[in-house]
Amino acid sequence: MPSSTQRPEPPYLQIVAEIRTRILTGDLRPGDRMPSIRQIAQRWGVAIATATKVMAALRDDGLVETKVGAGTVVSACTGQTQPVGLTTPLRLRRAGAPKQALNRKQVLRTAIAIADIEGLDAVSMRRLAAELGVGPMSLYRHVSSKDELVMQMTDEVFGEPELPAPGPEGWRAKLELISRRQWELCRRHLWLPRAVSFIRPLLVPNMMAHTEWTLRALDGLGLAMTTRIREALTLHALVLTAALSMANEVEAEQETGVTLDRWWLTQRQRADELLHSGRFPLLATVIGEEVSDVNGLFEYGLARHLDGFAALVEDEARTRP
Amino acid sequence: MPSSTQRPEPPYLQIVAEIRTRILTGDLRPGDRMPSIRQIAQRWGVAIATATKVMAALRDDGLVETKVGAGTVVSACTGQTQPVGLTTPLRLRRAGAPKQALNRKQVLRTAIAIADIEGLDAVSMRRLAAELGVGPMSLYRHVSSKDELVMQMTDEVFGEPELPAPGPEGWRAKLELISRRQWELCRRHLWLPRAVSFIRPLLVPNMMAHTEWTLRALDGLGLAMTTRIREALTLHALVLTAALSMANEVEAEQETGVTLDRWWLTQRQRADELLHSGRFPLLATVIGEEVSDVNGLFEYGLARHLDGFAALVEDEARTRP
DNA sequence: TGGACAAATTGAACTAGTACACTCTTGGCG
DNA sequence: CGCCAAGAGTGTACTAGTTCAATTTGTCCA
Repeated sequence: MPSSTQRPEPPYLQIVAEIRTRILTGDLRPGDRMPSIRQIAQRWGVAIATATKVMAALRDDGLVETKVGAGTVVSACTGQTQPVGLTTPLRLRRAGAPKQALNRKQVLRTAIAIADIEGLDAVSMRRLAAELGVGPMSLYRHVSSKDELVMQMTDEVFGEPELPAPGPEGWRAKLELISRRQWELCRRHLWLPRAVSFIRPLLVPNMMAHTEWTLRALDGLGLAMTTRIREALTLHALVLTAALSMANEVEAEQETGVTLDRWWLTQRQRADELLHSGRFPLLATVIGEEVSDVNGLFEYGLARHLDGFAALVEDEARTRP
Repeated sequence: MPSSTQRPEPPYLQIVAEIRTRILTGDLRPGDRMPSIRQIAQRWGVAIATATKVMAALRDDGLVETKVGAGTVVSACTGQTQPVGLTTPLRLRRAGAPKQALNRKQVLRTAIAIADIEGLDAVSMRRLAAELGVGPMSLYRHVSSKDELVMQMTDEVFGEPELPAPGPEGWRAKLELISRRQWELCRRHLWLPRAVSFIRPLLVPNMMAHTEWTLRALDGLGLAMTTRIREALTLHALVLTAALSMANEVEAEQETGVTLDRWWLTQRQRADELLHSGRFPLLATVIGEEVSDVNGLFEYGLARHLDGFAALVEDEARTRP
């Protein structure tokens, strides 16, 4: 269907007008994919260059946004009122959702949401992609592997708590503060400790920020840098392993409640048998009660360690005042 | 080759004698598979009933052990000395090895060997199976999943160090002893800390034995059981996280030396950039030197923690003497 | 006007872990 | 001798992570 060549208006403007109308009426909604340049050229029977001009005009109007290789989508803020029914949020996140430019932040947030609710194992590339309404392979544009995905999830999460600039008075209060912040984090994201045991800490900027904060908290105590680093790492370790216990606890509970795999059932039985076999008389008296108080475990480890560190600090102060 | 029928001795006793000789001379070694009843019948040209009597006689002698469906193997404790040449270890482990009932121990040892040399990731079911000369599925007769394999590997390894029955004098010496034993273990098996972060500690008997030992070491200090458990777990945590750092260190080194994946190269660069970006002035001054002294890290964490614990013990002794 | 090009995306295919069902071998029994 | 039950090993198939080679897209140049 060739455009009418009678009018003084050049053909590409006609096409622009037509598409603009479709956008403004809501026929094409924000986030929807535009027809590609080649499709326009073919559909309207014009040259590719003409179609290119159409695109350029629409882009200049701010109606659409274009990314090389990825296609062109209708901009989010075209100013027109939300047209015909159906709130957008409901339609996001599902397989049939409108094609929307995928960004890393979104990927990470979705992955974290899945991990929070269903555990880290539930975060498969395919599952994540389905949740975002894209093909599994598309994810590899944003993360180079699943390991990196986990790393970035960790980074994202470690960015959550804000660390007060000067912090409270005294090194002990400061160390307790950051430890508790991290503990909180692990509570919220049960997959975190396990993830941390995979990744290289050096590649997670926000984790480094925590370490840096801790190092600063140890400033002015007259300690060697080596000592300070060791202190920071040890503290970190205490939090994470208590958190790991917590994660195991919770996971075990959930399993008991839901799946009841015969495998896990067997394992539980074996564990019980072992406990009451007489090989572990001391262990047998406590398991199941005190152990499950992971919060207490965390506080205990922290207190002991800080006491020991306090002794070191005093020592240092005495020998080199 | 029919047996001489001249002698008054019934044929099945002759066969028994012959096989017994082969066992005693070491031609058939403990653990080796006996010929099956049918094989005996065919080879010696006798009826199956006769062969069955042979089996029964040998079984009664305690020379062999029989399991229905699984075949008959030479018993472990036949009392004879290790005979003729060729150390067994050399003949194990290869595809052409003599058909030997695959047992769990063997599977675990092979898996541990692979993990020690090439890392835990190299232990795939297929690889392990190939190493043992069996099909991948055969492994599932002995472990129900890869997770269980790792668990049992961990158990096996934790069984290595022997824990002295009374141990040295004083709680501190005892706690240091067991911590160092575990530290040694992690040094020998770099995959261990990562494996531990997966598994449920309660399902690993030999790990429980360590905990039990620690609990006993804390006997008589007047501490609540809760406290003792927490102490044991915390100590354990300190060892394992220091070991985890070590594993990461070593792994990073190996990667730099060998593969040099462009991915890891990129990651390294990014880490370096981050370090020197000015966001982490304190961290930047130390990374790469002190951090890599993981042994120092371990000793530091241990010392601090034990100091703190000592304070607690003293306190306890003062308030309730 | 048309074709070359780089970036983004995607589909087919490969390896791993694993479930299920099947075969093969074994000792035992009538 | 032949059948049986048990147990070891295997073949097929499905899901996950990942690679590689196309395919699509907007842009640029002759």
